[in-house]
Amino acid sequence: MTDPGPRTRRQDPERRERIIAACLDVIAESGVAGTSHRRVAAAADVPLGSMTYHFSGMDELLREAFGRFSAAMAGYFEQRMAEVRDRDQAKLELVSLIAAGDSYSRRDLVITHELYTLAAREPAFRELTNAWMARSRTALERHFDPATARMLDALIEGLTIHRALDTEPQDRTIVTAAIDRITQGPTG
Amino acid sequence: MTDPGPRTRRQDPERRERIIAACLDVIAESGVAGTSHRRVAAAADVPLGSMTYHFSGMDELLREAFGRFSAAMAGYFEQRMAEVRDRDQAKLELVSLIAAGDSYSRRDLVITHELYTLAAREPAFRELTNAWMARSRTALERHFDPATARMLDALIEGLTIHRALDTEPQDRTIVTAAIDRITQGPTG
DNA sequence: ATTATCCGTGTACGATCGTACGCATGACTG
DNA sequence: CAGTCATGCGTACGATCGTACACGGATAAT
Repeated sequence: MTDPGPRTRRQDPERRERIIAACLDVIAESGVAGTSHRRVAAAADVPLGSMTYHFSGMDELLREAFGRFSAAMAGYFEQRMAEVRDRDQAKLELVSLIAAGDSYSRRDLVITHELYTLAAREPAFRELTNAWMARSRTALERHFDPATARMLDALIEGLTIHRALDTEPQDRTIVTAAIDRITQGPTG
Repeated sequence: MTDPGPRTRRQDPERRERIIAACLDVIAESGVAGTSHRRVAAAADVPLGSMTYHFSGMDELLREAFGRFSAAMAGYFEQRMAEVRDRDQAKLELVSLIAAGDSYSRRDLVITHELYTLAAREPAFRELTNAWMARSRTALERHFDPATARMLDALIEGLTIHRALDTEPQDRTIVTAAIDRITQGPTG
């Protein structure tokens, strides 16, 4: 306790991160229903004992994993919104984000729904979704008034769901038109 | 095989229905992740053996339960939409449906999300959500043009999610304004 | 070099899971 | 009324689950 401070003593400081990442992989593939310590441990290539060592239990693991995920998603959205200059560009960016083929992968969609489902039932997870939504809304408010931002947020959510559930590819025209109508408000 | 035809021989013809209803209760309370034969059997007050007797396995039980649920939800929505006469009334009805305090209970929200989550990952369940969405869209098309119906459908979905996740009660004004903007299209 | 420390892991335990299957039992046939 | 049969249930089994916990071995201290 004299020199390097409270640094971790042993190797592998990123073990915890690998477990979290693997947990998200397992969630994406098998759902929260099919996520177990053993499966995550296998996916992360760590021994089973590491699970209880790094996380107090399943709840903490899930909360940590979904926390990481929602923060990453919010950060990505913020960045995309920060890189545009005016409303028209923002609208185009939104269309790109929602429409198929862009960065939003099915994996992300699945994880997002898993989180929403958890949040719908357990208030503890609602903190995560609320924080995520708040950041998205703030990002939107760089270019739209608060009321419009709220509406856009809801619309994006709904269109994203449809993209996740529709077997046919999303119709870019509809997305564009819907965003146009929403942003046609008084100060949108 | 002479008289009443292939009627069930023993008592309790509605046992299957009770199991399905109980299954939805369990899903609402513990999620698909926490749904097991034993729990459903206990909730339906039937012996464990009835599970494998009436359903080939967990998959069939879930598919049956979610099928019942989505059909009921679609039917309810259709009815509400069929009872209105013009577009303005339809818009008011949509606001009532989305905004808090109306018939959409948290239970229904939770089950809906569980279904969406399953559908996002497994295409087999997407048939259910697709059928549901198709019926909703058709119901909306009684009063709105197809493109607007699609947009409204997405918007409703998104607003419903926000209602499920927001801790604060839904703002009726925003809902009304959003629907107004969407329906301000050329033939909306 | 020796000792003390504690990180990280292997393993084991009790609970719960889905599912199969033999059998009691009530319903039809004659 | 007796015989036949399928329905519906009790029970048991193997797998898998979350979690606890004792211990080996690397590291820091002297």
